[in-house]
Amino acid sequence: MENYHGDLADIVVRATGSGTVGDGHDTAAVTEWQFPTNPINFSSSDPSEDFGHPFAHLRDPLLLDIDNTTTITTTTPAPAPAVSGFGTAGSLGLIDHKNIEADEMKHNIFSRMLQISPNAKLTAPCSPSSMLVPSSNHHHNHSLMISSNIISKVESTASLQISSPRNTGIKRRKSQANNKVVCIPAPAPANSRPSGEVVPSDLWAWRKYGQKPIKGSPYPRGYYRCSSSKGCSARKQVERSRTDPNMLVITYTSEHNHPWPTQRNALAGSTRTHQPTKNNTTKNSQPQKPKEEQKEITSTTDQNTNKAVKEEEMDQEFDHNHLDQMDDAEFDHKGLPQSYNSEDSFFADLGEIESTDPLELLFTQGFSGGGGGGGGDDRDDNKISLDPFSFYDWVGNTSSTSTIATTTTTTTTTSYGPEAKRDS
DNA sequence: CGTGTTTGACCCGCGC
DNA sequence: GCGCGGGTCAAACACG
Repeated sequence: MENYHGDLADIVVRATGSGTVGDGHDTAAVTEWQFPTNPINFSSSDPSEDFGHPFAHLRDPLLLDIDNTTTITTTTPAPAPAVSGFGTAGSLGLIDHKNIEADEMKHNIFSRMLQISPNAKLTAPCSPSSMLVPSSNHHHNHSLMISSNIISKVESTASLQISSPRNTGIKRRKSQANNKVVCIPAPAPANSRPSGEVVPSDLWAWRKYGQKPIKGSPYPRGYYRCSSSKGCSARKQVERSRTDPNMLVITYTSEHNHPWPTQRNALAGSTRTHQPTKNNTTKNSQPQKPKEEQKEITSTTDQNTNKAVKEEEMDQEFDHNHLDQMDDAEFDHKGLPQSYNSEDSFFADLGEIESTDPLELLFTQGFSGGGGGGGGDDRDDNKISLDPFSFYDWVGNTSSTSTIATTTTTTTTTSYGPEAKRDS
């Protein structure tokens, strides 16, 4: 009698545009998403203003940032959304975001993501209609609206509640007060560890410091902390969705107190990127997860991948259309916004780090479609575009992410970035 | 050597 | 106060 009400919401909104609603199997399908075709103008009227606060824009890149108090219901007004760098309506519809025009938000990858307030009680079935988040008055002009015809799938049709202290299902501990919960399709096997654990990447370097089996869930929860900088309190928890093993639920806690890593730690993300061959030969190899679990996970991800392939094609087409609309003048031959080519290019650093890293693919492919927005050498634009979040890198499966459900309580700013991927 | 993962033990919040 | 369970610590070990 597991009470899942307290579970992290597993909201899967597929923005394939096809409008087809998948059956149970479709949960495995993951649609490809790419970088925002339109880097959001982070608004600050004066870019220099935020210069001293590199993270001012790094919050929730991945999320449609809805204010803490926001409740995802058909009737509850959404308070002023925290300014999230990536809140965009894109194909999902409109987004409630400061200084961001609806047009600008189009095509943004984040359009496929949905952030749900942690405090939100999503008691109603997660139907498209229920996904509406009426805009609040305030200065926000747009409401967060998710087009029903775009939502191809909404999981957890049962009552969905996002961790509320009131929920008896799962205790909400202190630290979880300021969480951002993101649901993402499990990365392809390529990005998985031998143990079957999938490791979505973002630009941040994360170090695993713990893993615990979660009661009621067949999947363990991994605890990661930012290793990009000592003293950084940023943490994240990664676990598979109980309701949909193909989905990963990532909970971000705390904020990064340092700039984007221009360079990952020496080994971070690279050292164990490759499958260690010693796994079976080592005298004292570390205990591995039960075979059964490995199998289970593997099979699900494979399935996931297959599905993804089809959708990837669809998305590519979709993206091409977007590209066609882009102003080529704003991009260089690599498809990157010119502003990205600045000497300090973060991307350049990445390139040095991992030339074959899927991240690069994302940078080159995903970004090629976007970025038009900023144009110039606006520092802010740069920052924004760099937003890690976008970089959930679905190795070999750039086709993964189609949707993300997130929740936020307090606006914790966790920036999402590619995590160092590694295999153990 | 520096960085990572693994994992058992411990700490602590919360409900009863 | 007690027990459960989630979150963190830190030693041991792996890897390049």
